[in-house]
Amino acid sequence: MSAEERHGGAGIQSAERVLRILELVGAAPTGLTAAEIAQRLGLGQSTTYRLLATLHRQDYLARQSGEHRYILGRTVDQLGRALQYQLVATDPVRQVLRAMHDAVGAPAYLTVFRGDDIAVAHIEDSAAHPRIGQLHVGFSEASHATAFGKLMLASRDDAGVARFLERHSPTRLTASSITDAAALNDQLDEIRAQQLAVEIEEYLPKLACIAAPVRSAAGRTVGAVSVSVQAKDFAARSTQLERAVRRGAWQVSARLSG
Amino acid sequence: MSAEERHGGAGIQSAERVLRILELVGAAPTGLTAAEIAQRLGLGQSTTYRLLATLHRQDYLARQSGEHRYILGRTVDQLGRALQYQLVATDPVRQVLRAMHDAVGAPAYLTVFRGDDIAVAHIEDSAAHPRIGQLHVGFSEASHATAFGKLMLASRDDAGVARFLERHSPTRLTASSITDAAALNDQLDEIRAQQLAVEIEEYLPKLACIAAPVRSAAGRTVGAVSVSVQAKDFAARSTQLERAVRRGAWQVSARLSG
DNA sequence: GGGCGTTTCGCACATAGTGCGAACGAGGTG
DNA sequence: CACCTCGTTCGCACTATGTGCGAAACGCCC
Repeated sequence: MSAEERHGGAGIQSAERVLRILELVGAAPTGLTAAEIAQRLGLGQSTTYRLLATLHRQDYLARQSGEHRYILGRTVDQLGRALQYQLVATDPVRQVLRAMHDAVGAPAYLTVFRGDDIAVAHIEDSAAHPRIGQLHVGFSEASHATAFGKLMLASRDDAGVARFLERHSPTRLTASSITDAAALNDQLDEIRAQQLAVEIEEYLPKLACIAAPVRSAAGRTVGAVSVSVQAKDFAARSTQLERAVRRGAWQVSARLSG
Repeated sequence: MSAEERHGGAGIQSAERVLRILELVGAAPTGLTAAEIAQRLGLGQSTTYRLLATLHRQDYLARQSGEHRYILGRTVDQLGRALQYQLVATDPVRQVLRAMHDAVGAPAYLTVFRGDDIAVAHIEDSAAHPRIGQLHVGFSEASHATAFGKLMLASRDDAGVARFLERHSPTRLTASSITDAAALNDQLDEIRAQQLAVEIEEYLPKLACIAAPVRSAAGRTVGAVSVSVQAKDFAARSTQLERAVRRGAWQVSARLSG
């Protein structure tokens, strides 16, 4: 059928199809009918129905008694919540972020280090102090140019950092972005000593960010708490901000450990 | 290999396996290694690696450069968020719920009707006014015994209600639960007329709940907003509560439509 | 009743998925 | 340095597994 010889060659066909169905249905706010799915995937009716039946039986998809449209089901919900939970975005933790936001009058971020990615787990902001436009809740790249990104790198040893840089070379996002590996490593050492990371106009012009590490009960750095302010205000407020993120990170860590 | 002749017989094997892997990994906060997954599924190494590769390539699973553990990846996050979004649990809507909670001093609920299920999309509560213990965010049954459940049924025509009752017969949860189809249908008519549903100790003893319908831009009833209070307080406060949920439902509907 | 869209069923074919075993690679340890 | 162990990939042979086609059973609306 469809030539499927991408990179390596591996890839379970029917599994890929099932996953693609999930994505299709997820992208359709009002659901899709079996026929629509079959058509968009270029599959036969029969095959599609069997795939859908599998998904339906496991509650990945659901539908209304009379209706013919498939929508995402409760298992997807459970998976999403499990991930949310793993990302530490629980109610008590959110309260800490809210308190931080109120205290410093700036958007507060919770990021969690996942694999080689950084997950923006939660943002606490307000109309008066809105979040950074470019930074959405979800997964994000830009490791070397953000305060929490540098914190993630600093949590690894030299070999780990090197491995990471092989896959994601530091790009120049603004005039101040660090793109040299040696300079980056120096700064990471400094960050390890301070247990605090700062970024001034390295990610976005006019903005600065300060982040402190969140630790698991075992002491591993699993994420960061940060706030971002106008770059021009940063110098004057740095002591206050440092105190705020250190305190926030400590509180989040504490609530994590129990 | 493993005999797999459950109910009907349909069910794509490799698809089911992939889905089960997702659930396994989702349930393991710190991730799983390939070997662990292989063992728990009773699969060969080779097969497991191929399945994992598929999941990994599509970003359903991720892992850290050095690490050997698989964790849920960004696609799962996206699916979860897509569902959250479909469930209307967005920030502006949450604000409405919070305002309701503050106004009436009781936990406020947002439920969305999905297929034959009711999804509890959001709960706004506080230490002073905590949520009902038995009712968690996520999907829930108990359609006939809750205010929002009755609202869901009332949004269907007689045939739709009948179809639903075939699959989920009304169980007696408390002494006041309605278990008779005729009585239920009478009440649904009343609810359709009032555009408001009330439940007093039908779901849990000592508790009462009042719910108003949320409508889509097209005018379809897609969910409900509700608050729950102590049953003994209900009569005295009913006018205030009715006003609050009607107002909340209206606001949510408005924010939905844009 | 006749048409239409959805869903299920049966069957024949060969592809796609599987399991086994072995090779490869990277650490770690004596 | 040779020897582990553990994680990952490769090759291959086999057939179970998934597939497509066609046709039949619903359920529904005009």
